Amino acid sequence: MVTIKDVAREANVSVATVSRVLNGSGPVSDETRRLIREVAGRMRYVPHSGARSLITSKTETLGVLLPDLYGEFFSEVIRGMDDTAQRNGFHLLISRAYADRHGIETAIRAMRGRVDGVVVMSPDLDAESLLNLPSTIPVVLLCSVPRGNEIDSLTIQNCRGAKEMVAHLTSLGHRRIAIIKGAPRNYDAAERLRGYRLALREAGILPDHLLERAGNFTEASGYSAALELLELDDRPTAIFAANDSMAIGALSALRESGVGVPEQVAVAGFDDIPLARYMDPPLSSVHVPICELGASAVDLLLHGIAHKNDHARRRERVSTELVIRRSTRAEPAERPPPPATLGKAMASI
Amino acid sequence: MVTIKDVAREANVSVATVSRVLNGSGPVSDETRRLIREVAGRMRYVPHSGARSLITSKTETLGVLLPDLYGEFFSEVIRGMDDTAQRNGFHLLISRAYADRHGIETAIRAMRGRVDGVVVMSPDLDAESLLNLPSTIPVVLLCSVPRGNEIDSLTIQNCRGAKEMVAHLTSLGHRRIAIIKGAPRNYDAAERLRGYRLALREAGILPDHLLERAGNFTEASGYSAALELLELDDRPTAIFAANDSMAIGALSALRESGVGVPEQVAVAGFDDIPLARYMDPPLSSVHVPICELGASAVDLLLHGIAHKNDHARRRERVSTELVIRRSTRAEPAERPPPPATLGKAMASI
DNA sequence: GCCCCCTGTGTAAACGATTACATATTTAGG
DNA sequence: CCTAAATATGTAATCGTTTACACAGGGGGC
Repeated sequence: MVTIKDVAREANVSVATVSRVLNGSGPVSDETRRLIREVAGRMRYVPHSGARSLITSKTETLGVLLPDLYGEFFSEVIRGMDDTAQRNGFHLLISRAYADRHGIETAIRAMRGRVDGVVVMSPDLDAESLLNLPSTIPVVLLCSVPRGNEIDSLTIQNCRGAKEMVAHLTSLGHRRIAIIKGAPRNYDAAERLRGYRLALREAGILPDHLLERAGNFTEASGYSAALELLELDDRPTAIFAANDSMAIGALSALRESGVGVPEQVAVAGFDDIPLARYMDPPLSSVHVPICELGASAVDLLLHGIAHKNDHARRRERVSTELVIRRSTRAEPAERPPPPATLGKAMASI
Repeated sequence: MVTIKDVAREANVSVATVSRVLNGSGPVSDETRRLIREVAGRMRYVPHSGARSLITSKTETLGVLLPDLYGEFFSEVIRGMDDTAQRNGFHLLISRAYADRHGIETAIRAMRGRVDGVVVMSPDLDAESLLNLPSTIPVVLLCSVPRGNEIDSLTIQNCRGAKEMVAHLTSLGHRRIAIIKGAPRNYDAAERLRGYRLALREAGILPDHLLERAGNFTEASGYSAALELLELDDRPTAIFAANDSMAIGALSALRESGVGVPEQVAVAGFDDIPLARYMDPPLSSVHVPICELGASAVDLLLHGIAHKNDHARRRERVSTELVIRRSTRAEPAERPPPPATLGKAMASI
């Protein structure tokens, strides 16, 4: 492996000069600069990041701690993070960890010294103890129960979004509105449930716990929850699923049971994943700008790093947007948009 | 930040002894070992990975270079990688890069010194020049055009899988079978197209270039390709989409055009993403073990690292499996499986 | 009783970069 | 023409580890 010394020797200068050229620090004559650039390029010299981080105590790497999650949400949020990180010259060290206290703690320890800051997604409500994280480095909580004063956090407007969607359903005349809840101890799930209840109350509808069914964010759980709802004596006329995957599972169950959507039962989801509009019928949902969520989290983290973790903590929420399609309203078909330009490579498999 | 010296001082021993205890190297008395463990724990000491990698020239980190990809494939493959990496004490440094030569090259340079090896996904056919990667570290090509002799590579049995699916369609009596192709210069796409043509030839069906439509792996492109196919004078009776997303888009288009699936037109996809079975009708597809794909890639890479890149190169393919559902065959409904255990947290949002 | 080896520990030299400080050369101002 | 400042470069300390080598003490084997 070629080191800075090799370059210095080859260029007949000292290591200091090489370092100065490569970092743009200190004054160097144009000619020397040109020479060193040429030599370094020719020898394919790349600085050893370990050595560099040893002396500068910077790694230019951000840690990302994810729960054991599935689906499109994951890839989208990482895309957003990577974009912003790269634009600022940072790398992403990604790791999955069990959502509980212990898992997060060991994961953070393992990252210590490798990263300048960490984005933690820990949707588990139990992880209260995130508070005393063993970290002197900046941390941003993403989609986790916020701790406004101690840790930067970024969440989705879950409650508001859910409330708006349920309000949309009541405005259509629905009175018996069921919810398929998200994973049991999940923060987003809890907030969406709260929004649902709030909307019912505002519409003067008494809550009915038979209409609140368990789910875990998977298609399968949405499918079986919908089947259960259909067996009730007093069926709901609308089903709000806490995410799109479950809504899709529910659509499938209704279809197989010969129940018309939206005529007999309206269905709505949350997240507005790309697929939603291709469902039959196209699925009404609460749009979440997932990619920007990741981008903002990294922005927040970079801000903390720039201020050496000695900054006013922020607590941001990204706002959602109601997207009404046929699954909640019998209207003329909304045609999917024309395909994206073929030229712009979309290399998904 | 507490260093090994701090620990040594606090425990009244030399840094060497601390290092020995923490790495399990060299002989240390039981009592000293216990003491040092206790002190290090109490002081929350974590070794500086930069300093360590400086002297050991190991980083215990794997680089992952991804194209600009969307959807579930991405998250699944990373899950597989992270599992295997963590099990072997490695971290994952993830970065997206433009698929072209230049993009990959700069990305690899940026990673050099930070990682012990790299998994490169570069599905772009143009990236022939991957050959002379500027790397002395082990590289594994994932889902890229394989270079059996020079670089380890791991691919999907695209051709075989596509061929089997099309053979399934011909066995049902279909003669006019269309394909919605994948992204233009994509390796997987090209292989799936090859399998399609092979199957047609074996069934004695003459190719019809009107039945080969452009696509780019997105729902939108599948949607519009299907619409075009419906406008043909001599319509196909079956559509094979090079991935599930496009198949879903096609289903949507057929539905809106009032075309019955599978009675009037059969539809099949590729990948067998979880959603496939929840479509209407449930989508026949070619199952790809995505998670294992990532796991195997990391295994391959770790093997290369263990042998200091001085090992016989391998070229593996993960095999696919035909999954036939209602979209290609009018039979009694296949009911989705019961939901996964709720206990097992699935924290997707 | 002597030598050798094993065990347990410490000392100090790497590893590859950055950077404060020193030095040499040039430029500018009076 | 002299001095001060500005420019260009080199020297060497430093970051936090690992590890080769040295050393001290103790226990057998002969």
